[in-house]
Amino acid sequence: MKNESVLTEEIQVKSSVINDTKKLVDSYPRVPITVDCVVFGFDENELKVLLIRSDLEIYKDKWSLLGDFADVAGEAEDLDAAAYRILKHRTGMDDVFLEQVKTFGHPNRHPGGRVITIAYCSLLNIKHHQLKVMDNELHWHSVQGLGDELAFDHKIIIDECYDWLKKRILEHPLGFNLLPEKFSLRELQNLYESILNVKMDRRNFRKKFFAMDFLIDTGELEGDVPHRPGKLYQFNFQKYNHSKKKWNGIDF
Amino acid sequence: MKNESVLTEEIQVKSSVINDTKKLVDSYPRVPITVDCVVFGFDENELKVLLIRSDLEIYKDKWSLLGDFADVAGEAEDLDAAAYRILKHRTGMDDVFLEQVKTFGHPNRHPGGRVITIAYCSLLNIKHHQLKVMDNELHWHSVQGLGDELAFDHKIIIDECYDWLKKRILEHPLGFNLLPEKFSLRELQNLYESILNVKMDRRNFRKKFFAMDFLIDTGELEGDVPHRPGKLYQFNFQKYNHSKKKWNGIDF
DNA sequence: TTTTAAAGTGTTATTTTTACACAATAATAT
DNA sequence: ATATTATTGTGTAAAAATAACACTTTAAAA
Repeated sequence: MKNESVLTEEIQVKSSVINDTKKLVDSYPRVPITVDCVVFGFDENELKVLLIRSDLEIYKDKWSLLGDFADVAGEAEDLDAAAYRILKHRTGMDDVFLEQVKTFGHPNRHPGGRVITIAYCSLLNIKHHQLKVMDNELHWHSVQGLGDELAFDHKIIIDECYDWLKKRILEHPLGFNLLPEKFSLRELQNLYESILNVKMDRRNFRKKFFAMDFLIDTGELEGDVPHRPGKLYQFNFQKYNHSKKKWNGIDF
Repeated sequence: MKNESVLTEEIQVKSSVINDTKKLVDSYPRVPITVDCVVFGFDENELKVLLIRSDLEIYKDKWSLLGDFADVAGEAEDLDAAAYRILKHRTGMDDVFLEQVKTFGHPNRHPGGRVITIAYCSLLNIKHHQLKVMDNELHWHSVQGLGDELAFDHKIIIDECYDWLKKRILEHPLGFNLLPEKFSLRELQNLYESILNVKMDRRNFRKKFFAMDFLIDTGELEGDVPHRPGKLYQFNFQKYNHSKKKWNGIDF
């Protein structure tokens, strides 16, 4: 067993080591970090992205992603947490998933000086998520044909996130987040066609999704259509989450 | 045409706007950014990762990734550039690709205070890249069974990069970076089997790679084997780079 | 009752994937 | 020279996944 003086010495050594480590880190250059949320939504058969009127005077006629600085000063906030906080603050939403996509750090990407931003991506059903009433500065923009009305390097960020989304939706059932709880197969197909920007065969599409065995027939029919209504289905998240094979890896 | 006073006014407005923007950015909390390079290599039929003895006293018996702070103070250095600089500095190598994988920012990931790190990944042929002679602190570790001899959160980072690599190598011909210029199909198959950690059928494997049409038969045979030698092939990067279909999306 | 527009449904051909076994060859040992 | 050894090189058939394709059914609206 060690005696007390040895213990004390060890502790002193350790704390001086930590001090050295802190000093080293203190010597590193520092930079502000922001998080930008690329929130995709689907409405009227079109993929949209949620933008906010830039709050910088310099970009006054431009739109920007939902972003803000990450609270890296306190020891409290994880990057993921920062993303959720910022999304909640900007839109009031707190029940969506967010995934980190990529970090952008071009030296001149921000007119106010060097700022590094981490892009997070989300996908949700526009109708299901009421935006904060106050914020009429928020707007859903069509993803197709998004041009130079964007501030910063946000066009580049959105493009990369859109590419990420197209890959992601083929290997994970994200698409169901975009639909009403109960949806027709036509709606589901429209969704995939819009996001992937392809046309698919109706019969083969149905075959594939039914083969996955994660769709529940609700027995209900869609209303408000001037023709034969389609059956409404639900996605069985329960079953999906506990299933081994997860997802067939759709590949159109 | 505008007269001079209007022009002057405009410029003044603009510069005050920029000043405001700078002030805003100045008010953001700042954090040091590091870049960590996860360099995978292949040798003796095993996937390895290049590690360096930690230069922090607190981690003196641990190994860590090749990392350093990014020069975010100057306006000069892009994140990608930082990754290349750091890799070059630590190993002397400057002819490998690096791709950004993910940013890690857990508040307590660094004992010296809050540091956010961006992980970059690379893949190379160990024999082709001599490490700096000075640096006997560098060591190729087997990726399998990497344990708690790692500093910081580097085990987590390596795990995520390894997952990334497994996906990446199926959709991109990275594997050829790991082989000698001329290689036998057995070597190629060993490579894929080691990285993906699966066994594959020899005939089907050959079929798949020949179908891709990017392998050139050099006419040579491998030497130094105590049995029938295999033919040596080269990967046709030229043809690959100009080809439309790129890669069959191998899927074992 | 008719019209309309989309829903629902099955089969066949094609392609891709998997499974599987034996002859040919160069090097080495005898 | 010959036999031995270890690995290369090769083809085919079954199974699974994908792609192509057209007519009948249905509810709502006219």
